[in-house]
Amino acid sequence: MDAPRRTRIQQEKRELILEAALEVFSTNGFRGSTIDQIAEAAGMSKPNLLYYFRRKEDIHETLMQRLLDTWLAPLRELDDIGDPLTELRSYIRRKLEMARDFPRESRLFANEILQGAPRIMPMLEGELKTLVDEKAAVIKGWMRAGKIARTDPWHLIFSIWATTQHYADFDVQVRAVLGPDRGGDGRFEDAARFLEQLFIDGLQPKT
Amino acid sequence: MDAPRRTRIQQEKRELILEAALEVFSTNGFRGSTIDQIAEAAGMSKPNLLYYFRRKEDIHETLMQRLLDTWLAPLRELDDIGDPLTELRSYIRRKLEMARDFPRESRLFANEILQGAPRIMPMLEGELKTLVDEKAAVIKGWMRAGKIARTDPWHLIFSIWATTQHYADFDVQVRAVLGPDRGGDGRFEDAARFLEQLFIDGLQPKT
DNA sequence: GCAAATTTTGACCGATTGGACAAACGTTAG
DNA sequence: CTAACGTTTGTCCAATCGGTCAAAATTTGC
Repeated sequence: MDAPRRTRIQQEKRELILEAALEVFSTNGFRGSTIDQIAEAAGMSKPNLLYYFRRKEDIHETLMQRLLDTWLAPLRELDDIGDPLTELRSYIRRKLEMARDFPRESRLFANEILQGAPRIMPMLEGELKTLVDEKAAVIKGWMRAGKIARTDPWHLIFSIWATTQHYADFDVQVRAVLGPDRGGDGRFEDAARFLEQLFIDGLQPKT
Repeated sequence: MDAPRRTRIQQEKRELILEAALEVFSTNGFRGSTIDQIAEAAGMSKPNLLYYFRRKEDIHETLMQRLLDTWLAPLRELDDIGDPLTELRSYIRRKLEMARDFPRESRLFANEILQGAPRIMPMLEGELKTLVDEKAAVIKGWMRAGKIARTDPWHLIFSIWATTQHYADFDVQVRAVLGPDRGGDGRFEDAARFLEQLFIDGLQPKT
């Protein structure tokens, strides 16, 4: 599909730029970020950066394309034939781990959605909707089979997204509220325990 | 505290500007918004706008100060002496209503936090933390009294924030995924039913 | 009706923006 | 060594940015 990247240097430098751009875009948004900022973060001059990516939008687009694949991977893994509560538990855990390990990616995505998703709207209405509808059907099947409590699968997925991504997107607020004691590295384990109780206990099938 | 706003015109025009700025800031963020955009949205020239607010930051600051009061009002109303589950239910309902009725305010706040809360950090560590700690203590009291199930009050509050504000901040994604049928005006009632089941059923005291 | 105060505007400023370009520099294959 | 190719940089550009200012237009107090 893509023309092959020729030299080893191009591979490395493009990677370096994308890493720097992730940092800058995720904290300032697209319009709020400048090529100069990204170039400086990547340790190169602006014209040099523009040698690898012709336009600012190209960097953002490349970053977004890569992000979307890995971002939806956890939901894709939600398996029809697994044990329902185990599947949901590990989905929640995986999503929370992504919020912990890839907060910049989460914020990049949040920024894009907040601004009305101008660049990824087709993907939301296409690929994402298809995937969610498919997994909602799986969850509905579990409910019909009496394996988990009946509820709205779509809003269940939204809630899992919201609660887990909250720890990346609103990290500064979470840390400010928890304070230096409770807001340290342990906050993700506390969150994991809480979310498991909230969702898994709540989804225990009613006899 | 403030010097009194003199004329009727100043009152009206300042209000007009703040309304326009809310629209612009909430979708583009602070750095991504321009004075020209706000002026155009307010139907006046840039120098005219700058006659009412000397700097771009002044607009944002005024907007943010107003927001914070009303934004925390629902949590303030959480009453120690009320019935615990009723109190929490109406807190969730109120927060969801705010996401429905004031999505721009929610996005303005989200934008600020996403960018590291550079302008409201003291408020987060001060006023907000105090309020949350206070209400967390109230909730803990309910748990000790056996009125609701035991869990982490801070993360419970985070989850309520995350799930309700999600319907404002990620509105375009929610609507894209739900599609034209389920994504209409009824989505907030569906969300309300789901969240009540998730939180209130989940907090039912264990005998 | 008129003077004083307030409001609005057009023109302008220096700084920053995204991006172009050719020249200089480095690397590598023969 | 050298020619071809890949990389880097300094300089420059038009557009846009936040903000100023004096003059013009309007409103207000008497």
